[in-house]
Amino acid sequence: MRIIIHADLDSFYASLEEQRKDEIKGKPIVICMFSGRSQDSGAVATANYKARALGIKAGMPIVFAKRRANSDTVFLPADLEYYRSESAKIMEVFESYADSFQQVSIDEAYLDVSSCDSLDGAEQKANEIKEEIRKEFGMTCSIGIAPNKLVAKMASRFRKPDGLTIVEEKDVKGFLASLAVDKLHGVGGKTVEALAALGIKAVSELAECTLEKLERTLGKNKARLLKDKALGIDDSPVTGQVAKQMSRIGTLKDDTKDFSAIYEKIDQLSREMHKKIVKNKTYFRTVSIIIIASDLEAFTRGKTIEKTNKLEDVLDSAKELLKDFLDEHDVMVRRAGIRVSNLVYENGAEKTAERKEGLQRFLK
DNA sequence: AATGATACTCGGC
DNA sequence: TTACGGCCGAGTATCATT
Repeated sequence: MRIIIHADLDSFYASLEEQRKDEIKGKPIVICMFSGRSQDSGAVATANYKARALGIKAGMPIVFAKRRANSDTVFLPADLEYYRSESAKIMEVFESYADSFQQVSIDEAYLDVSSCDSLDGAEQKANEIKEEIRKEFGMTCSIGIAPNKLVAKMASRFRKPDGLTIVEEKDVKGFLASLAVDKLHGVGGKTVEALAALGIKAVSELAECTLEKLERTLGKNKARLLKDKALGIDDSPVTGQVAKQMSRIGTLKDDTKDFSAIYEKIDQLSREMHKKIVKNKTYFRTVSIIIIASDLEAFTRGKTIEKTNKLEDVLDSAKELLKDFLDEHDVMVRRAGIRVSNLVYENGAEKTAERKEGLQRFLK
């Protein structure tokens, strides 16, 4: 029987700032991504639980958060570089407890701990992890333990912050049934609406709905995926991840349709991204530009070229793509970005999505 | 039929 | 009432090539 841990660092960015700045300890903390175009333009990246109690949450415009704040509330700009380096240290700790390990984001990971043999053993391990993270990094994490990644993730979310939730195999169905569909990983606003139209609000209703009925509005694939989720079915392994793309995006000082103004931004972002390309010894085959219009409509335009790692190839491709895009579209541009994908690594092992899937099918 | 390229949507953090 | 970041990955549809 598999035993999977999902570990999630609690309001990670805010916890890191609280840890390194004595003067803000115990206060509501809001970590902000400022776009730079006006004083408070931007969005909230995360807020600690004291700030959440005021109704402030991730994704909210900063000006809105400021209206909800009290005089104690601290607003800080995100220091992503610092967060990434601290994350790397914590992930090493997580990994040291696992038979196999999978980092899923800057503050989350799956640990296969099947060698614990019993849930009691896994629980003990989880408590050791929590203790070490508290001691070494001064923060809490929430942990879920379950027979697979899907349920472990839901379990870690069940009690936060500083939670530990264990879902035994025999309890999976009951655990999921108690939740609303939007608590399922991968079910957001659009899917909630689609399901509501079918009269489905609870995970239990989704689990009981026939595949045929779901397929009619959601399509075959999504229907099966959703139903599996509702039933707690997930055989996906805990495996190391390879990056599949790399991107940088930024907000322009003012909305514009001027080629030079937009290209200047893309040039700057490309140079930053290229540093990471060099550092990671990454090659790429596809270059894309990302354009967000003033009404927030998103566009991407890409082209695939010979395997390369050169900044020049990024810039030349981006220039061509941007020219073509502006010829076709008469839009005011708010944000612009650059992306490389179809990544190839130095050892020659290609890691496109297709190949990886093929490999996983083979391994099954 | 399989594979790849492209443009796009959805969702998480 | 409006307000609005910077990433990442999964997945879909469609068309072209082999």
